[in-house]
Amino acid sequence: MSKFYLTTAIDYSNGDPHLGHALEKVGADCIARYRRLRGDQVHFVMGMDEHSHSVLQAAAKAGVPPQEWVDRMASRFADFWDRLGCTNDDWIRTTEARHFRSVTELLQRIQQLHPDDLYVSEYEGLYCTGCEEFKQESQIVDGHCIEHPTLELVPTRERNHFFRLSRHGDSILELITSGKLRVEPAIRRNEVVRLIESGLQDISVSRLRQPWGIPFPGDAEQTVYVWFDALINYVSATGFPAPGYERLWPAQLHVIGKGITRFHCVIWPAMLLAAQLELPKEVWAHGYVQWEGTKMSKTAGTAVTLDEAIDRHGPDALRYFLLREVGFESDGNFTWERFDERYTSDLADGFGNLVSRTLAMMTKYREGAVPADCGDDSQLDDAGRAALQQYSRAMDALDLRGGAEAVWSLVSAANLFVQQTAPWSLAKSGQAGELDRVLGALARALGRLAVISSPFIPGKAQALWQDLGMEGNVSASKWEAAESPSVAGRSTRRPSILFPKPAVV
RNA sequence: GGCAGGGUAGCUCAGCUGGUUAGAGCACGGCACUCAUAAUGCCGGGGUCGCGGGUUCGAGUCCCGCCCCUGCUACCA
Repeated sequence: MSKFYLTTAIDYSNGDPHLGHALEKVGADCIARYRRLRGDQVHFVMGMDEHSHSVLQAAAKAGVPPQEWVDRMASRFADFWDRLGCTNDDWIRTTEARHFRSVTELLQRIQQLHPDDLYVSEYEGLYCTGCEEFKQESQIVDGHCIEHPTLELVPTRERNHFFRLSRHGDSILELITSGKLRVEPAIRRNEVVRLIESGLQDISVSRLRQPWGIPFPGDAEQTVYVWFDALINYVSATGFPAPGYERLWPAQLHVIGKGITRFHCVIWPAMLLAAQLELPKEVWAHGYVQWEGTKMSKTAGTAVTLDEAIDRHGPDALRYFLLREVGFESDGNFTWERFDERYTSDLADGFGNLVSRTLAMMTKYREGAVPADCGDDSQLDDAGRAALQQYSRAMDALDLRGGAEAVWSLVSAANLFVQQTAPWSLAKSGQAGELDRVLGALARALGRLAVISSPFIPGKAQALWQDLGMEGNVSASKWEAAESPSVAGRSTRRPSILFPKPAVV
């Protein structure tokens, strides 16, 4: 049994969560559930990023104190993740005392172990009084901020603490190219490698007189820059610096969005090297959810709310659609039309109807008792074992779409099996032995399906599990339950409709 | 501008180091069956594989050029 410490990006507390956040959380949860199934000791952490100026602004706009604001946001986010069935073991927030302690300690370690990695310098830039932040060249047009073209940019110098990122490029490049730090998918790895090869600049890691943040150790005037602060949450959640944090650290996997690859694959490893802590084993950067084929901007985010998406067909259906259709690798599209199509064909007519017809026959022909002692050598069992192989190969590689495809390949195989064996004919002609074999094979297929579909549709998988007469929670099952489902002799019940079809869609 | 990835049936995508009539799922049309949420199974229509050259006995599959899309391009969770 091996340890599997898994994290998602912590979310920024300045607005409601949307489909993009949901994809990441659901994807990570699917991985967590799969690893548990394989017997790993999973520790799954999600949380909130609650510092920085824009949080203050959002709080001010809402007319509440910042702490009250972030408390409110944190519970909103957590509530959504709970509704979507996320099974995180911890919930870290950067305003927590444990995180303050951890950030302070990590910086002090760098100060002690590599004092040269931190130095004070002047940061020079053009400051926009409208945005209240420094602007990069790309954000400036005709000498003015894109957002506030009527305001003059103010050349400003600020004394800051800098981190000597430039010193760590070679080491990180070596770690990534040697595979000690895996960056996936490959397109993300290429980007990072190119970035490092082109040379790294030092970065400022503190801000002057920003009240909403963590004090920089040894300099009361400065607070830790929000990025530096936020990344450290991954070790804070392990209990660092208290003894025993190594039971969790290093992380096996950081799940993030593709937009923040650089921070996780360059800056974060450098910070850890400087503090002489171990590095995470892998970073997976997923793509974005597009809405009707276009970028889901914050302003256009009103097009669909997470509430609507969950209410449409329930949380399991949304999980399934995000992971199967949108995908966890490149960008994917979300439309109501496709969502409805997937729901109807894959979930209602495919998975749901298979369960319905199978359990109905079990009730009708065998009074709900799964035939015992009928072996496991049917054609459908072969298909089941092949599906398991395809499934585990995909899931091990974090190919969640491929995993879902494997599950549904077994759904198809089972539907075909029913058609070919025609249990109703066997019943009519009184071939009891053959009917037993067929129904037994179908019950085993449903058992396998309940187990391997549970990372995707945990709620419905559990309903199926119970309808099959199995005890306990399917999500607590181990892999053996999929390899050799112990369904023989169980009392099934006439199923509820797993995925009801709306009267009119 | 530079770098990277991609453009294959209406939609989402497979097509490893080039090899007979280019595939899957969904959607669409017909047939079969009746256990089932009028579900399922079978058959079928449908593609100049972005465009133009080239290499080769033979190219979505390799080379060159062009067009279009997406991402990264440093302090945007």
